[in-house]
Amino acid sequence: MVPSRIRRRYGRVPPRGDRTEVAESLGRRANLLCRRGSRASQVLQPADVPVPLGRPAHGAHPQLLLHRPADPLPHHEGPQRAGPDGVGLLRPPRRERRHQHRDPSEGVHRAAHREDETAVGPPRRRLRLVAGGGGPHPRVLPVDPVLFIQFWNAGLAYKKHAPVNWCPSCQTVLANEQVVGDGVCERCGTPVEKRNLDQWFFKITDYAQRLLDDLEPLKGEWPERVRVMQQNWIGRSEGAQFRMEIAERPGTFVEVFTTRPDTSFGMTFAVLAPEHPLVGQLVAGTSQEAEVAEFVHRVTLQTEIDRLSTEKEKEGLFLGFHAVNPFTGKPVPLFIADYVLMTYGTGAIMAVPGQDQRDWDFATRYDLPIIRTVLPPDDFDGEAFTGDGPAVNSEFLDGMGVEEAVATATAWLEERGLGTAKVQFRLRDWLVSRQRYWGCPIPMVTCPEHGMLPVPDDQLPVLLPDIEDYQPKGQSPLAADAEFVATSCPVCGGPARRETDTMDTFVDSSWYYMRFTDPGNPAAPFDRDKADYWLPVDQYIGGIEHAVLHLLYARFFTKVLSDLGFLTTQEPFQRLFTQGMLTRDGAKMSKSKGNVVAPDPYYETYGADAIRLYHYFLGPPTDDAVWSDDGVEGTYRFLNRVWRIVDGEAAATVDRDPTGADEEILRVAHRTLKRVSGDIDRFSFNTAVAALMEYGNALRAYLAGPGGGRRETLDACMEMMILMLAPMTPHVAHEMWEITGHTSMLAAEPWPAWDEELAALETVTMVVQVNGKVRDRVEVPADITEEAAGSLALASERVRAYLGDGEPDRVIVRVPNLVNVVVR
RNA sequence: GCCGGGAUGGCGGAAUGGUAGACGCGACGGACUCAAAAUCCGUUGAGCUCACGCUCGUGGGGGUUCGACUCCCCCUCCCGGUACCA
Repeated sequence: MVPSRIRRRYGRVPPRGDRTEVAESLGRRANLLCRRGSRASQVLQPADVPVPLGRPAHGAHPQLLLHRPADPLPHHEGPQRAGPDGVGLLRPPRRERRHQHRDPSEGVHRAAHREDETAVGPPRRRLRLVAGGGGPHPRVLPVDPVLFIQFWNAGLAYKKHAPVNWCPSCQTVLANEQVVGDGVCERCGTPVEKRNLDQWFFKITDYAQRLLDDLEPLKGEWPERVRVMQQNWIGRSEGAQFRMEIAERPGTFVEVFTTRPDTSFGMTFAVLAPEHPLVGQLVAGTSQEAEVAEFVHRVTLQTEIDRLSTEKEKEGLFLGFHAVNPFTGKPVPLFIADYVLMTYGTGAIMAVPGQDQRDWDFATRYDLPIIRTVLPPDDFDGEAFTGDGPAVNSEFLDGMGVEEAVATATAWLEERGLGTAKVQFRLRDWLVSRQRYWGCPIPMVTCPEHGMLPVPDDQLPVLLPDIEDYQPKGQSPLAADAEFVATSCPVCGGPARRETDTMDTFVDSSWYYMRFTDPGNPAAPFDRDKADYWLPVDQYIGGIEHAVLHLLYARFFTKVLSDLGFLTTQEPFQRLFTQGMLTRDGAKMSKSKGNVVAPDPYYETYGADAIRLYHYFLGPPTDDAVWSDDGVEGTYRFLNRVWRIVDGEAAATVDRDPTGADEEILRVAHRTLKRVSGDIDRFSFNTAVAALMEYGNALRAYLAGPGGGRRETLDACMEMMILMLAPMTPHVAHEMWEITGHTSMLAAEPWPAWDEELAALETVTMVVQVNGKVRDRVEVPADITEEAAGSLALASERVRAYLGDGEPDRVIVRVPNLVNVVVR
């Protein structure tokens, strides 16, 4: 059995040449990228690993899988595995020991900010080049502020007072993308609240169309579900926007957006969002004022979840005003209602109950008229009809199909200057400010005289001050540091106030891979030529949970930085492979759910390699995997069997002439290598492991066979075994490599090449079917001719029994695997 | 509701339209042992059969094909995303 010395040691400190350390919050998978192609000898392989849960290592996690996929990949293209200065697998930082208070869920870049303040040397301890060890040491410099100012100068960063998502547990605001599931915090699972706060945003909405358009070429390169998720998230819809005059207040208008201008003749009322600015304006001083205020207050108190629940009955209130339908010239009652959101479109709608179920629900509850403007089919028994059909009750639109009617109605609005065709997106601007200590400070100051200004270049980066209390408490902990807050205006030199919010970690991960193309650059985020050389990333690997988070933000950053001249590419990741999540007890593994597998006992018992191998073996990496506490037994036993061959059984081999058994086992070895190579190429790691297990079984059968093992044969076979195991179980493989007398560094060994002739099967089992049912099996040479196969099949006694005296109607031959005899 | 993806033994899962269930877990039987662990050998989809074998079987129903887990149509259920988005 693999000595516990090795198992234990390698559970924590992998040997030279392959320090893959597990450091990832459970339930998430890291991103990793590598460069392939004509320059395949160079592989860039950093991993963006959000930092750990305050523990140095987390073992029982798919993270283990993540470092590996990109490792074997380049083996099959061009030059062999990259040399020391070509491979850079970045290891996440260890927890900053000097700062015990830091939020353990925060990441690497913050540490870098601090370190630059105190240490002269680059933060090598946290970002280490691991594979190879001799190359340049990437380091991260605090250049986020530079990029932020670039965004500011380009008009893509702004501060706004707005209703935002607030996580009461994290004590900070969140981006829309970070509110997941039923309105809970992506990070901690706490239900999110709405608060009105001054916050910083990046104008990702300016890029909505491009982000959508550029998904198209990624078809086939990115998983379909990620493309679809992003499409839905961006949520483009086409329609028309037009204004309606308030009948009681000539000169006052309300803008509405609709995707169905063709149904305008069916408008029987109009609705404003309760937060709509016009509401207060209209009812001020009227008898409605108090009642409206009460209603608005009640609605805004509802949680987002309650308000958006489709189960809930719609509630509204008549404002006492009417809006004039421009199509009919007639006024319709104006309501406020909870089902209309201020945050989409214009915050106001025309309501057409005949063609919209939500409006139908509201109309029936408040007894409002319903006019159909699209004729439903005869057998239609629903309520609102949203399908296609001829327009009715719509004057000049009557008889037209929906598409034509939409175009005609829109043109009608445009001709009269009443409205315009309009594209609406669901995507909203990216909220980037956070009330956390551990983040890059937003490099802005506010001067009472000159307003908001970026921190001048020579004062960058803004470093995090040392403060006593790092805990989040509703506003940035930095705000409590008077010394930090007080600064001077870059324009007038007068007293000014420093921004105290920090940036979302997703800002960092949006461009980290760019930085890794030029990690040592002290003067700029990265060199344009270097970025252009490496990017886009050929193969990116990440978790599905980042479909609309990291992967959307990174695309946005790439386009912005491309527009600003930092690099050329428009898309960051050429090909994307998304891994599933690891689940346990039916839930995504996470600290908050308390179903995390504690790694240490597994390391102690099985060693890191057996656990790693089990992760590969669990199933297809695209699927969610279910952790099974005893499943690791299998891979553990397998490794031990291989180990025993090296560490014991090999000694029993003899020098003798090769026999048929020797040739056969070599054939198996080459066949396995071919299979494993192919499996790795297509990310089918579970079948690669299965192939290795089969190979191991064959090896043991060979050693136990007559004549025992021949030394030379076994040496060759084991060398191949170890080389194939190396990417998956580096520690044990490395040890075996040395035991078997090799002096080279295993990690630097090229991936072996198989002998096509040896890998080919000599004989195969040919199946003989009668009418598609297997009736016989015959061992035949792999190169058997169709004629020979056919007559062999017909000669089979079993087949003859089915044939009787008759002749087959048809004989289908697929050499060398199958013959199907068709009778009657 | 809409969109995407699934459904294969007790379990995780294999299978360019061509031997369904590779590989592993678990279970059962056996060897070794005073005993246990570890290890090794064997069996393990269901049913029928003394046996050679036969029948059935990849969520359900149709279809295409010499042949369907695989392709097409309909349905059921499960998972994920999203949801008063006008």
